[in-house]
Amino acid sequence: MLKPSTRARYALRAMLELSLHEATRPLLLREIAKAQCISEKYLEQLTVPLRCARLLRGRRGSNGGYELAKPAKEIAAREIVEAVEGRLDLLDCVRMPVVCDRAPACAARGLWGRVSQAITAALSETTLADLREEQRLAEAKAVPSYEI
Amino acid sequence: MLKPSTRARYALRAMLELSLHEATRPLLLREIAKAQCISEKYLEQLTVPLRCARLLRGRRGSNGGYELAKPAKEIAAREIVEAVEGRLDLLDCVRMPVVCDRAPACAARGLWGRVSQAITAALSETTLADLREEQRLAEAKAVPSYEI
DNA sequence: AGCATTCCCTACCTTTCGCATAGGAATAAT
DNA sequence: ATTATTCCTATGCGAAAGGTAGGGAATGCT
Repeated sequence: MLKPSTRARYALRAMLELSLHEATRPLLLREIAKAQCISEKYLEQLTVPLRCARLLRGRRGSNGGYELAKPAKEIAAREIVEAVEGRLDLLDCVRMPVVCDRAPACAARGLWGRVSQAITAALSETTLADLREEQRLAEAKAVPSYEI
Repeated sequence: MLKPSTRARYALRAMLELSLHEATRPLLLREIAKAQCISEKYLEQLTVPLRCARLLRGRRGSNGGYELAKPAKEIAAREIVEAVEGRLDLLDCVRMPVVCDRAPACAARGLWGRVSQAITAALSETTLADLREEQRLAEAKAVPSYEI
């Protein structure tokens, strides 16, 4: 329960990978998938909603590939997750009380609403640029440079 | 994605129902299920983990039923959800980095960890007593008293 | 003691959905 | 034209969620 789907996780990692190579040539789907250990064909499907959300841009043909549609700094994790997963409201009744008869007087609904907001807030606070920085720091720590 | 399971939602509502009748006779499973529109047999299964977690107590035989194992004020929503769903960590790698090779240097993991914490915090802040109060307020608002 | 009532336990079934694979059409560069 | 790439749609599979069923064990009442 409450586990984020592979869609959300893969999409986030793919976008993170792109942010690591921002401002170079477009990355091939193949390269992204390999770097992040994701099935190429599966990842391909995730590009559809990401493009629709104007977070990702693809170029076809030779010298093609994918690139971020806007600067990493301007892309919040929330946008990525919402693009591939839809609204972040945990339950329909949170946004549309109509769907449940009990909704008008359901304290549980209020609680789930607060949880939804906590999640949304956490995902809104972090941008791809933040993640990129964390990633670089972590890599430097995990694999200390052996060059003198 | 990220949708809480019926286990978590039903368990919460059942416990809420019990808290609304705290300090009266034990409630029958049948009564709880009917009041909250939950399948009786399905709800019955949820009582197992709730009893194991010492949140719920059942009495068999005539005049039997269920009651809260401790005061509503001392039961956090988090305890209920964890009882029926296990740990709240969104991903195994958050708690046990070992399960993923990429974990030591994975910025995405850090983000999911923060989201996990946000959820846990939101669920820890609210007790059954809080929910009970919200419930009563909501009911009073939704169904204004027609008696003079 | 006997009986009704209720919780307790375990197995099973059904459906849904996450996850992934496959194959081809469109587009761009050389 | 050929090659390399993204784009699009359909389909399959397996696991897990969600729900059902039936009988056993304890308790209280008469």
